[in-house]
Amino acid sequence: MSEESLVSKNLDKTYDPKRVEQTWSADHWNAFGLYHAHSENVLNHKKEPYTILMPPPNVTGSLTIGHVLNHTIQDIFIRYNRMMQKEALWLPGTDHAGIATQTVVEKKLRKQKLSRYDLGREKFLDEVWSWREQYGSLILQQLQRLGISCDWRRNLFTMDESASEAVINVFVKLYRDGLIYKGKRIINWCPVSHTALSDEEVIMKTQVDPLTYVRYALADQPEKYITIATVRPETILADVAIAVNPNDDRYKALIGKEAIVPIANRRVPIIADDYVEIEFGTGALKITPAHDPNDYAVAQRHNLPIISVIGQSGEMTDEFGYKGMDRFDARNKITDDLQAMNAIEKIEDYEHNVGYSERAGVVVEPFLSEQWFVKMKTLAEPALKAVEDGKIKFHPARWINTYRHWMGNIQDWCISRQLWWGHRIPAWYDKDGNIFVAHNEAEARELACTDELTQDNDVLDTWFSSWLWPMTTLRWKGDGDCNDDFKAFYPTSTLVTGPDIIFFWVARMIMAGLYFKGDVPFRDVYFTSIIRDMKGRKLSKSLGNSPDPLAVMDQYGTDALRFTVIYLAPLGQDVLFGAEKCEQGRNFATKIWNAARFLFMNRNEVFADDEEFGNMYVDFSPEISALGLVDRWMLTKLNQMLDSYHKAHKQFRVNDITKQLYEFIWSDFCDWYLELMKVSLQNCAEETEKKQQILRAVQVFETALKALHPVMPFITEEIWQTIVQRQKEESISCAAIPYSDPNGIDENALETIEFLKKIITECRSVRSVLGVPPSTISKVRINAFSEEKAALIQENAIYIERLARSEVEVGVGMEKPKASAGAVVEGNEIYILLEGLIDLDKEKARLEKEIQKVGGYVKQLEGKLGNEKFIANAPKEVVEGEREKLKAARLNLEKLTGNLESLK
RNA sequence: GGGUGAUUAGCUCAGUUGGUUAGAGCGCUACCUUGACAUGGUAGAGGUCACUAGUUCGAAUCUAGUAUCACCCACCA
Repeated sequence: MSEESLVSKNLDKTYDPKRVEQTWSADHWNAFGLYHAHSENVLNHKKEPYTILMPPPNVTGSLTIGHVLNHTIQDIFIRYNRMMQKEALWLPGTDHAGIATQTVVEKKLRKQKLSRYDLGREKFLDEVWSWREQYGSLILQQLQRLGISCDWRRNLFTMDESASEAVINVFVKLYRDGLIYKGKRIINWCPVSHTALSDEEVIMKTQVDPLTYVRYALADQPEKYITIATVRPETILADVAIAVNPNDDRYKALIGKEAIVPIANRRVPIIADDYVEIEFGTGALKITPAHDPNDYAVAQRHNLPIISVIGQSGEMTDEFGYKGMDRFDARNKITDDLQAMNAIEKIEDYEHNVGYSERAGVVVEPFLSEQWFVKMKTLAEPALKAVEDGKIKFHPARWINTYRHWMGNIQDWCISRQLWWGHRIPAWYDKDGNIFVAHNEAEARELACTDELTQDNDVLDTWFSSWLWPMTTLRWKGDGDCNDDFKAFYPTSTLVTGPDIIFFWVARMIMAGLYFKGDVPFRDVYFTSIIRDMKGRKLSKSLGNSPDPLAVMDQYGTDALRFTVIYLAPLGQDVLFGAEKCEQGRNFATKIWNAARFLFMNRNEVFADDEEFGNMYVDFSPEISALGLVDRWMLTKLNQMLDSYHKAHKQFRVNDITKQLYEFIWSDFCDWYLELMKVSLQNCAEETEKKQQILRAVQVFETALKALHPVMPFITEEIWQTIVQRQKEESISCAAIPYSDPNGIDENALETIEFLKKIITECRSVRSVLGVPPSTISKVRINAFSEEKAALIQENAIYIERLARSEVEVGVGMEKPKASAGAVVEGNEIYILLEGLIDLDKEKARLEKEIQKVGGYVKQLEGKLGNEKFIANAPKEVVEGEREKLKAARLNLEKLTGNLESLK
């Protein structure tokens, strides 16, 4: 054995995930540019492209199990396709996360008793940039520990120059195309962040609030009144009308009259509008256009004035004595005051939905203001069509419904934010308030024919840059030019993301891709599972039920975490996750490690040195027909596994992939193949035969490792590197995973080994049930069903003898020994001779149980085959199959019964 | 109010086009430190596939309905 053999150095030790991860870290491979993609290879038609966009992680957050799942899936896709010899490109990046980042920095300032206004725009932005410098890449570093294989050279930040340029160009184009406009609207206002929000940034929560019935006296008959119901009594001060349904007989007489708003003592008209539901509440509705979008619409129709009583921080701004109070305090106070003046009829509990700001978690205030909007109808239509026509496929497909529904009811998108951190809106105003949208101030000046311009103070919604992500990551700048990367890698292949951002992001990227480049941004969208805790609750910081992935990686290993998360995540279902589940992944890794140790231990025994092995290994490619039975069986199993494996990949059934590999490696390879091999190795007289067996085993193992590599990159790399000496820059991550080879399938061998396995299992079972100690070697006599079977069993008796700890005697027409336990496998009777060891009652009980089981099965089959309709209607193969089954079962039953009889 | 999904072993979940004696992991029971592995091996116990009807020769699988749970969407104050 050569001194520097990696095998003896590494596989001698027990499995240590940390050491393995450090050896094959991202840093190691980055040095060789292993994950760099090259557009030339695609443009020269050398390789097919495969591109994935990383959904930019939130820079203000830290790594969660959700990230682990999402990025492991992406890494599996990209590694698989890289190994299938495509030009694989995974584009990483981060976005500036407008509100989230600004909030974090403002919070930090507040600790120093400063606000952003104290600093001013420029200094504040400096603060944010330096915060980002310090913390912005933290999450990417954490992701790197997962072993993800991105092309880090192409890392992009949404505020990088090229991306910013694209944002501005896109804004100007949409404005000039008439798809962006500025308008006065009721928008969702966050009283904490002091900014407008899009509809998607508002979370609706169901809650119970008091519904207050308030009396409004009629102006001409103060003793009479009209009662309205409201959950927001504080907005009474801003009432400008009472509305009733024109067809409501109760109120017809009042239409056109006036009522008096309590406290405000304002006379307001009673108007008729279809919008009012007769059935609901009292059928009369107060109209508060400044604080409710529906009321605003009513006010527009009826030319009503607009009165505002709530300010930007949610404080009252009225002239009736509540000024400066918080809106909720004012609500209570006004309720009390109304009560005192006997203006309240009753108060009921009322369950309704209230909008909360996604980031700040406070109740959103409907707020009348001037904002910028994108007209969505034009953009939505082709985007909907692309998905319905299958140009973009959703996995699972049911998300199309959700997508369709949203696209069909789409509202204009409010894109202006009253923040500082973000892309500033490229609009300038002259003294008279005329708007000039331009790529830069110089252009605006030209358009305006004046130098006295002020730029819009607002910035754009973060998603206004995110929706360009498929293009900006390829350094598209929003103009007509396309660079080589763009030509080679757009459209991208697969988007992996959570279904929670289907509207925020997925839908909008599709719109942008189609509108600006005339092509879809990606072909497939894989919606990941949502991770929950073991009780089914969402993971959240406040519940403290979110395991820290870094701690899990420390405890169980990264491969274990990756494997487990994928193993648990079927397509489109929620996943209940607890860190302890990673035991399964860790055990699997350990199993693989030990299998490798076993192989290399034998290798080192049989081969002179690494070199001899390496030379033989490279040239070793025997035909299946030249192999022994066990190897033919193994090869067949391997090819069957590869077949399902590639199919699972095609269908995006990621957890199927892990299940295939797990079963193959653990059950087929370790439990049976290696055990069988131990026997045949020991039985081999010739050295060359031994060598070939080991070469064969290593080859199968290597293929399995390659197939497993996308899921467990570290351990597979480590073992692969030790199989034969590799070059420094060589990696399993670029090795080719073979397709299933139809010539590598031998049904006969499959059948034979499965038959032998059954005999072995049956022997073990009998021994175990009868309490035969493992140390005892039992004598087994097999009365074979045919000469052919007898020969087969005789030929492979050695396996039965070793694996079932038995001595085998086989023939046709063998008699049942008196003191023996009996079992039947496919008509072959197995007698285990245990003179003096048999407990007659135990054996009887065992046989009776067995007979009952088989008897039930026979009955079931007889019933089926006795049904004429079944014979007439079922396909011939099925009927034939059932007949075979019955025949075999009857034979078994008969022989078992015979056995039982002989005991009596 | 509309939509989507779930319901299979004690627990967590697989089960692809209807034809299996319904599977896995964990847990449980018994035995085993046998030369890769006790983070292991062997054997075993454990299920009316939520319920009800229907389609079919045949249903965990298809259809309809019911129940429970979860999520998403929606401007009845």
